[in-house]
Amino acid sequence: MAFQTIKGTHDILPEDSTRWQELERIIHDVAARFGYSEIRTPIFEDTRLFSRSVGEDTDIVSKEMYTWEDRSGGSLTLRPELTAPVVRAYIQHSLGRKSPLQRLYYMGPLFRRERPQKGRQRQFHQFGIEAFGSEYPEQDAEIIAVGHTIFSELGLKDVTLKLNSLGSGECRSYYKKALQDYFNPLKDQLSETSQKRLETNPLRILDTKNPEEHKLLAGAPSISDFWSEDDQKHFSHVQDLLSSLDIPFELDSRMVRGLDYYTRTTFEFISSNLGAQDAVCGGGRYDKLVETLGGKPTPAIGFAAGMERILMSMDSYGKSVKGNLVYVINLVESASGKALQIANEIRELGFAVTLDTLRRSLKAQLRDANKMGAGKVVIMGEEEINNQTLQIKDLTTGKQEEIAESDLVKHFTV
RNA sequence: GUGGGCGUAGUUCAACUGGUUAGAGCACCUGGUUGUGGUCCAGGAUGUUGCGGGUUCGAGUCCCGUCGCUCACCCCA
Repeated sequence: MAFQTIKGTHDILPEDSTRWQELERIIHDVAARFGYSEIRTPIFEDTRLFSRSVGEDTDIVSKEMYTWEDRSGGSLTLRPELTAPVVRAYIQHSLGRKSPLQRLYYMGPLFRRERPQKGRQRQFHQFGIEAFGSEYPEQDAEIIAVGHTIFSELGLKDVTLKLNSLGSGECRSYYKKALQDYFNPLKDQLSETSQKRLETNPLRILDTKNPEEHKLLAGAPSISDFWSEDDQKHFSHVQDLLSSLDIPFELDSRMVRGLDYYTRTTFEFISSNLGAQDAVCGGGRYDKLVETLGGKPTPAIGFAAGMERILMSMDSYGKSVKGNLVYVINLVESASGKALQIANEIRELGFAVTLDTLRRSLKAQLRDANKMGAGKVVIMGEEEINNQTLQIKDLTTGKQEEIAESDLVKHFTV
């Protein structure tokens, strides 16, 4: 049996890599225009970084991490998400001291050992942004605006923004208790996993897809009843700012993010053509996380977006523009050095230039040039070499002209 | 971790209830043009039918196992 990619991992082949490059370009571009700087962190980290931040009881930590024991004894883990590593870097390098407000973005591969399906892989890619230092609604709105801008510049249609607030510290624990009080009498109607969550993390019962449980949810208490006055103010201010930015959103009081560290504002961008895994981007505020990981109390907010899912939801994207490719055809073996020189001269003018290295016939090379989408072909055969001339053929018009070899640069400069 | 669907050329798919040498489109290569592409015409190459076993005179087709892919559940990007 020949080798193949590990389950849940994929090669990105040349036919797709241009789409990836285009996506990456737009992300870099928009992030930079909003004043965000890129941060790159290692692919693996101390396992405890994730168990402490993401939460021991989350699926990610309890069953999806690629974890191994290092030779020196510590436990290491391939990163399953990127907020925690970025927070770690923020603390480790005291970025908060360099500026009270840090705006960072990142992209790269993540690893989760899940059963693959549409929109879910074991190695996948996310980009995301994080802003450290501001507790104010303006920052929430800015973060969401960056996501909104990227998606609209990508031409993504059918995405909707869902918005919720989980409230801050105390109110969340009151709400948990209220949920437990509500569901405990109904316990025998809950699924096995929901019963477990009732103990560990009752908020998670809210986003069940089980239709039986949906009925029960109708009567459940709403998080909004437990917001503090400040939470309430914060959230409505965020909504006002989004409206003034003309960013449409839907409120969804049942949207609970799966990671433990979120507080106050949470949001998702949902795409309608992704199958069951429809979240293209998810994020929220995490005002306590920096502290949890050993830093000074620092409010922060960010999001992460799945790059595969973005590419999937924009099927007809990525036009390969190769109009200025030049194909140099040489028919005389002894002149191949000269052909290479000519190719380089044209490259120096900024064109992409390619040559045949299979010593194929003129016809085969022209066919090849056409297939590659070359705009122009330079032909040098015996006659041209003797006369110090070149044939230049324009493949779009089909016209061909003979020029003096010394006019090569001039021809391509015009 | 649980459940459904599917594995035949590079690719998309054929092959009636098991029947002789497993086919076609696209893609690829060559030629029609002693040195001219994209269109057209002619020709050519390509398979351990995922793998292993079983039933049978005979298996791509039926049975068992196994591996892989895929979709869904759980959860998430």
